[in-house]
Amino acid sequence: MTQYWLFKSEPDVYSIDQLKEDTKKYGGTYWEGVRNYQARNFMRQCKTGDLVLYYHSNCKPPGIVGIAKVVKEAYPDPVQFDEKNTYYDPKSSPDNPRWSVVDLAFVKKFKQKISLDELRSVPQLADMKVVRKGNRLSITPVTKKEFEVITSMPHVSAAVLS
DNA sequence: GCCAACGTTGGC
DNA sequence: GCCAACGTTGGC
Repeated sequence: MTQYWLFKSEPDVYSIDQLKEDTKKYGGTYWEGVRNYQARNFMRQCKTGDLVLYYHSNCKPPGIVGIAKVVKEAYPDPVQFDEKNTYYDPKSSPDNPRWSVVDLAFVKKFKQKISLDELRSVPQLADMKVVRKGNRLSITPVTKKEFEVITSMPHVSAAVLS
């Protein structure tokens, strides 16, 4: 059964356009750098074929910009062992890796971003973690219902006047 | 740039 | 195992 997730990314660091490029070139990308146990545990539950709402954070306005899918299930994050990498973790070792990644591939970019404000205005999405104040978790589960509500919004296929 | 909301660390 | 101090995320 397909599960649904929301992955956050800062567009300055890794945008959906870069994911699209990497998908064209390499078939996808590995989601490096998650260093939070809750987010890691969610990532380890990801199954091939799961669908991902792609959220741009730390930008104006923050919001969901498209859809990705899981193309490879959790395996050790390669950069945790690389001393020169920002995400190097000296407490992790190859025989006992602490952090995981999954591979994601680009599926689609919405015609228009669904901003956080707009998400908050939809009553059926009131329980989503991302609309809650102070939520910092970069990977959160999404219900089928929430995913369907979002992907049937007009932003997905046509520009919306705001 | 501020600050709320957490997660992590480390002294005890 | 408690909790204060500190660090990070991310909206505003």
